[in-house]
Amino acid sequence: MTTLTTNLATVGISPGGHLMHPIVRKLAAYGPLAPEEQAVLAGLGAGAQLVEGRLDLLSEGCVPDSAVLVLEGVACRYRHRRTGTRQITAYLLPGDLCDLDFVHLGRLNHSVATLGSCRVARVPREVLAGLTTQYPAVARALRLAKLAEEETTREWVMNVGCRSAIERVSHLLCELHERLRAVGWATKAGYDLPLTQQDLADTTGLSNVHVNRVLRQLRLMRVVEVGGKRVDILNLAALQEIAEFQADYLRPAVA
Amino acid sequence: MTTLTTNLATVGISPGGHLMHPIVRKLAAYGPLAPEEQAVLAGLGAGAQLVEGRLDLLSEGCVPDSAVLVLEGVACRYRHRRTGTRQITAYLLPGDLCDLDFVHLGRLNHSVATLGSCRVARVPREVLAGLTTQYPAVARALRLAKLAEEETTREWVMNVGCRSAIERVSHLLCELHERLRAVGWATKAGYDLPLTQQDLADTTGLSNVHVNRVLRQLRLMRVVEVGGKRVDILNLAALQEIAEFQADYLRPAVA
DNA sequence: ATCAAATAATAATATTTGTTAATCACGAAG
DNA sequence: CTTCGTGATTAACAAATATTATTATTTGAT
Repeated sequence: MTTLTTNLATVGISPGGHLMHPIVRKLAAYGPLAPEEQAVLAGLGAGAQLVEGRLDLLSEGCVPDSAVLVLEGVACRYRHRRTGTRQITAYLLPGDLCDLDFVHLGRLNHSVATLGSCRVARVPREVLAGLTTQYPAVARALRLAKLAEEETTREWVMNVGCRSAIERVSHLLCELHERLRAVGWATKAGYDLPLTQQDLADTTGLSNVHVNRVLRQLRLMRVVEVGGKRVDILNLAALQEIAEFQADYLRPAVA
Repeated sequence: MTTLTTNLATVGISPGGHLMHPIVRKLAAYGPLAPEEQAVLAGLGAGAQLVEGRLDLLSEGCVPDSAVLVLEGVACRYRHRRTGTRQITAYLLPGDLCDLDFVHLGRLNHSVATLGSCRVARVPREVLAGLTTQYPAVARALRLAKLAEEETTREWVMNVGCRSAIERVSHLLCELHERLRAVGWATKAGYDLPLTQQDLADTTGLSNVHVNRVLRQLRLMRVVEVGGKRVDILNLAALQEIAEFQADYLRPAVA
């Protein structure tokens, strides 16, 4: 929690201001939101709870009746194989709502868990439904956010499917940088990232040992330093170059 | 085209019957559709055109004003890297509508192309919009189909992220079998598949040579024979076992 | 402050997969 | 019927990455 408040300070947002609500910040990028809409969105985080790291928020097989809104920290979707290996299929960052639609589903076929400690709020499906019917601009923004999420998953298929180890890791670091920056949790210099190398391995489809090798290489190249729950970007252009990073998939253009 | 009509015969569906319209067949799985709804859906395929293989239907960078409905054949979404390698991120099979939502987007950041020759129809965004507002059951089915598509993309992340070569290929073959069976284009014994080994490689993140090795191994194991634009399944249980295939991600349960 | 546990770092080795190249099979075009 | 081009097949070799093991370092708990 010390870390969390420290972060708030470093991004220069005074507690209490609307912009500190990451979901408002995120959705406003898709089009203007009326003050009332901003207030309602901010209100979703009202009953937020602090959750420690490595805890399931939703478990495979459950039938969730509410979505999860992340306000601070990093969470993820993941699944285990019978062999024990874990694959992370998405990160949930501040402002991310997981999931707009899975309330239609029966049993969940993957789990959602915190990685580092998080501040999260539960949003009952009725609340979400009421919100979207009452505020078309919000509904539209959520739809676009979901599109971005889909694009992101496709980008991940690209990443694990046809990039080398160093490219994969670099791409992931670029994506996290861009997404965190959009909600005020990263600067050009870097961002806090409470992941282990094993988490990065489970995300990129590499072994933890090889992730370590890649991170060392990136450090020696003076591109980025990852460690101590922190990502320090030394040369963003180089990092993006290695990753062939094109940020456009994160922000669907408005038609 | 000879192949296409032959196939129609082999699945035992008389031309002209409603069930021959794969989108009706697919969406009906998500809940009952009134005859009128079925007719309207079937009507979407009215102006369908035959398109030869390896042709772009939508190109990266374009701003599509209509969705693409596949009636016969296999198409895909893909993207190229600067290095020239291609990653296929989704298959579009008969009954698949690509894409319900990308009409919201500006420029497309991936391409859609036929693999084998296809019969496809264009569905203008207004038609699609009218359909969903007028027929809630159709809108709901399309939403569930989209959910299945998202689950599928996540499953692909799993596949390339944490499965071995033989597991990846097997899983892909299982998925195609299941999806094609749902629309009447596969039997327990197998299905037609107009892909090259390079296409399979671009899907699974392997080299074409290694795909060949894996297919040989599966053949020698008497599990499945892939060749001549055809997949013959010799031992479905074994194939699914190798792939750890769980079909549930393809059919979101109704809440 | 100390200890225990988790994470990170590194090396040595094994395995998987990619690359290159050569040959083979087959269908399409003339 | 022949030719040509594409895709399939195979082998030999190279590269990338995994595995195992050991030691350091950090973190968290008492």
